[in-house]
Amino acid sequence: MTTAERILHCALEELAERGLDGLSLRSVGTKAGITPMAVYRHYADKADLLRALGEHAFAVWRGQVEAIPGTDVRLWLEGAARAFIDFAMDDPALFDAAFVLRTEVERIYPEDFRAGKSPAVSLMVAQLTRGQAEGLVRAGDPLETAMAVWGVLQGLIQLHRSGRFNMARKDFTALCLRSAERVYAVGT
Amino acid sequence: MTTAERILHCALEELAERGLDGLSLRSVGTKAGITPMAVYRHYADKADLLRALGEHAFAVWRGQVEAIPGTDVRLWLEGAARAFIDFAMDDPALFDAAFVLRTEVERIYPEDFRAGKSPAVSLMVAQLTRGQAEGLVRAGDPLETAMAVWGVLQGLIQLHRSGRFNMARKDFTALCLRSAERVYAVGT
DNA sequence: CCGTCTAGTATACACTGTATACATGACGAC
DNA sequence: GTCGTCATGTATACAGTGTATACTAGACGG
Repeated sequence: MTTAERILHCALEELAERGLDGLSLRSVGTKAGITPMAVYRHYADKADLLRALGEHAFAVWRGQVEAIPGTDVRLWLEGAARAFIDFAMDDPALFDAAFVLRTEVERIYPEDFRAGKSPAVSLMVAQLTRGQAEGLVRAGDPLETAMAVWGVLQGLIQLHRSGRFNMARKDFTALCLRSAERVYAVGT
Repeated sequence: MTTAERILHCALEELAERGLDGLSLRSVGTKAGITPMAVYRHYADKADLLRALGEHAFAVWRGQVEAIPGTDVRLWLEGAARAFIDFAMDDPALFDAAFVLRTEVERIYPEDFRAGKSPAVSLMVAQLTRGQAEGLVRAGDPLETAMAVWGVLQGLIQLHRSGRFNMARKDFTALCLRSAERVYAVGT
C-alpha cells in the first residue's frame, strides 16, 4: 500500500468518525503516521484530497448499483432507490463525498451522462427505457427522468439531514420510494 | 435598529459576499463596528447566529410564496416552483440558511406541517388539494406530495450546485419545472 | 562521487471560534 | 449623592485550522 493510499484510507476513517466538517488534514496526517505537511507530498491541498475521497466514494456507490439484479424493471428501480437511501443513511460522510461535495470530477448533464460516463445513471436509463417498453414507466426522456428520480431522493435525504423528518427510518424510506415512484411510474 | 439587528444585517451581507463557509464571526463583528467578542453579547455562539439567519431567510421565503397570486392552481404551483428555484439561484447563501443549514427551528414532518406551522407548505397543500378537486393533481396525501415536490426541487438544485448541470439557467429552470410537474400533475 | 528527485520534517503565519477577565456607563434603591 | 447591579463592549489568550517556506535524509542514475 503506497503512502497516498494509506492517507486516503485514514481520511476515510476520519470522515466516518468525525464527519465531513470535522475532517482535518492534520488529524489525517497523524493518523497515517506522518507529519501533517507530508500529506501535501501526495495531495496538492485539502480540496485535492476531498476530490480523491469523492472518487473513491463514487466507486463504492457504483459497485452497489451494479450489484442490483436487473431481471425485473420494477424491482431494479426500487432496489436502486433503496440502495441510494441506504448509502446516505449508513455512510453519510461517504455519501457527502460522492454526492454533495464539489469534487470537479462529477459527470455533467447532459453530455457526460449521454456519453455513458456515469455507469450508475446509464444503468438507470437502460432500466427506464425497458420500463417504457413494458408500459411501466412514463413517457419522456429517460435521462431526464433519471435525473428527476435522483433529484427527489437527494432532496428528501437532504431535508432529512437538516432535521425536517421525524420518522422511523423504515417509514422515511417508504416515503422516499413512493416519491420516486411518482416521478417515473405510470399511474393515476 | 438594535445592535443585534445590525449584527444580523451585517451577517447577511457577509453571507452574500463570502458564502456560507466564508462567514466568520470576526468579520461580522468588525463589519458591525464592534469587537468580534461583542457578538457573543447578542448571540450565544456562531450556531445561534446562523439560527437567526435561518429564521430571517425563512421569513423572506415566506413573503415570496405569499406574494404568488392564488387564483389558478396550475399557475400557482408553477409560480411556487419557479420562486423556489429563483430563490436558490439569486440568493444562494440565504437559501442555504433557510433550507440547508440545520437551524433547530425547522418545521418537522409530519406534525408541524399538519399543524400548519409552515405557511409555505400549508399554501402548497391547499393548492394541491384544490388541484385534486379540479382533476389536475394526482391522488395521494397532498402533504406528502408537497414534500416530494419540495424534495425534487431541492435535490436538483443541490446537484446543480455541486456542478452536475451544465445548462443555461433558463433550461435548468425548465427541467426543474418539468420534474416537479411529474411529481404532482396528472398525465401519462 | 555527485547531482537530482522523493518523502518527510520543522517552523511559522494568518485565520478561525471562543473562554476569561476586565472596563464603562445607565439606572434604580437607599 | 452613592452604591450595587446589569448590559454592553473590549483586550487578551488559547487551541485548532490550512498551508507557505525552508530544511533534511535517503535513493538512484550518470
